[in-house]
Amino acid sequence: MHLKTHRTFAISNMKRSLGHIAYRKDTEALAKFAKALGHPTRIAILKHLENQSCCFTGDLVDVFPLAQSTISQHLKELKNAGLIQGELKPPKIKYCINHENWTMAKTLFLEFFD
Amino acid sequence: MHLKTHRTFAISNMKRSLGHIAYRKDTEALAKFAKALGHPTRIAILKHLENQSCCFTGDLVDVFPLAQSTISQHLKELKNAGLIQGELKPPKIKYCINHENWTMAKTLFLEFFD
DNA sequence: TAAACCAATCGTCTATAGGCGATAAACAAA
DNA sequence: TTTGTTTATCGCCTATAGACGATTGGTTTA
Repeated sequence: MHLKTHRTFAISNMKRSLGHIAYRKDTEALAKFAKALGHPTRIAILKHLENQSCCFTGDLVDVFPLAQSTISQHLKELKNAGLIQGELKPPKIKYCINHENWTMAKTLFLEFFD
Repeated sequence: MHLKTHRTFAISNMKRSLGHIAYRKDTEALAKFAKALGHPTRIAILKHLENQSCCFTGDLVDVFPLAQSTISQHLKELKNAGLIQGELKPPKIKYCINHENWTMAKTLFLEFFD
């Protein structure tokens, strides 16, 4: 995860990386999207959003046998990855697919798989 | 990651899930592939394999500024996900894309992104 | 303003991920 | 058989992931 560099007492033993490896931008982007998709609950949430087009957090809490805080966590990660976006619809929050980034992700996966 | 069920002292407090949530098979499969793709080094390894068609572990150690054991770990995860396969080519091991599962992954991502 | 509702955040826990060096294992060739 | 080459595994460490309950915060309505 993090390289040995981060243990300050071991800098002298450092043989290889200086901090993080720099990859191509699209490699990083693809990995980021993939990581967000790397949990079945998040896949299921996104599939649900595709069907409903949009939904509220509370809806998902009813659909999945998970605590509200857990659902919220997953939504946060999907939002951080840019795959969804939240619209304030007081007193609720309406989550939708972020179509711009969705398309970007789709494109990246497409060209990756040839 | 794991549900509260796994803390044996807390079974009486359990409110929701009984162990793991069961998702649709293709949801699980997609998440598994995505998780394997969720690290830039593994993306880069796969891109490299696509270009070279095949390669040895040692080649990758030269390409990436990572320890041999780290590369081996990543290869193991890609193998566990089914995205690559190793062919014994003594004294080396030749890694190639597993085209069957590659196609399966591609299909899953395609239909996921609509 | 007070109360109610909904969602996000915090704190805590355990498991997994990801890095490393060192060692083990497998096989070819000498 | 011994040696060299190559890769996998082990042990260790720190960081992150993912679950939960409890609390906080923001907005609406009474």
